[in-house]
Amino acid sequence: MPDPLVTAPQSPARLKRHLLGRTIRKLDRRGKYLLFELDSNELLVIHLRMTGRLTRTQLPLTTAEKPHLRLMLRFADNTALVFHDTRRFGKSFILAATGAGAYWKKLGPEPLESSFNRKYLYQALAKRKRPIKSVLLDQAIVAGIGNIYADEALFEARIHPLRPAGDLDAEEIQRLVRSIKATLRRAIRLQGSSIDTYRDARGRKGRFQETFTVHRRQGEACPVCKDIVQKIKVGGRGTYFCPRCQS
DNA sequence: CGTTAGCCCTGCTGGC
DNA sequence: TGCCAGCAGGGCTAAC
Repeated sequence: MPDPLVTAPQSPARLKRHLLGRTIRKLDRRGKYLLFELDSNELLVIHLRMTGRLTRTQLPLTTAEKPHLRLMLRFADNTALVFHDTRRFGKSFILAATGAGAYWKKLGPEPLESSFNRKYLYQALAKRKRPIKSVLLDQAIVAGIGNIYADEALFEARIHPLRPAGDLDAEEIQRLVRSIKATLRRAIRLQGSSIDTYRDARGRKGRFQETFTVHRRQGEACPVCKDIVQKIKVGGRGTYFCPRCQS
């Protein structure tokens, strides 16, 4: 049975009941949510949060695969999709096809799609007083940017994380759109960031963390101007920036 | 409506 | 060297 915390607020039994005997018809993604489209027209939704890992494995599980196991989907060919999560922050739930549209409505556009452009971001930021860093992490503005990528994109765009979002001018917004897309594309090419436990579906580490410019580099020299990278808190999140490059 | 603070979790880090 | 408070963070809710 799944870990009740992972299925909450739904029960583990409910998740099992909706998955038993089903076929996964299609895989998709929306923001940070992974979508498994079932032949019942329902969606199994999984969010990995910080320490979640989703891997395909042969059964039976080895001893090494048992710790922190939160959810396991066993397939007819004796393989399984296993969800490991040390901090139990990850979530999984069943979404009815009829309710799916309403659920995803609260998410902003995909950052790598053309609908996320300077025109969109300009109107989305207008009159907002929150720090730009907090706005980039707001999934209703743009879906899928996490703490690492916000820091790296703001550095590349040379924008201070505390700048009130509505104060950015058109040129800065254009730089920001470009740096967000470039940062995410680069991170995807390097298969993500493995600071902690992240591994891809084949169990491999990402390499983007090896190329961080400012994130988690407080006290080190900025790769552009050699000034010292600073760490502050913005919206409760650790935030790293170069005080000289990012004004 | 816009915004912020607090909470959930647990393994690791940093400071003493 | 050993201990333990505090950090890490995405998204939700409550409160202002």
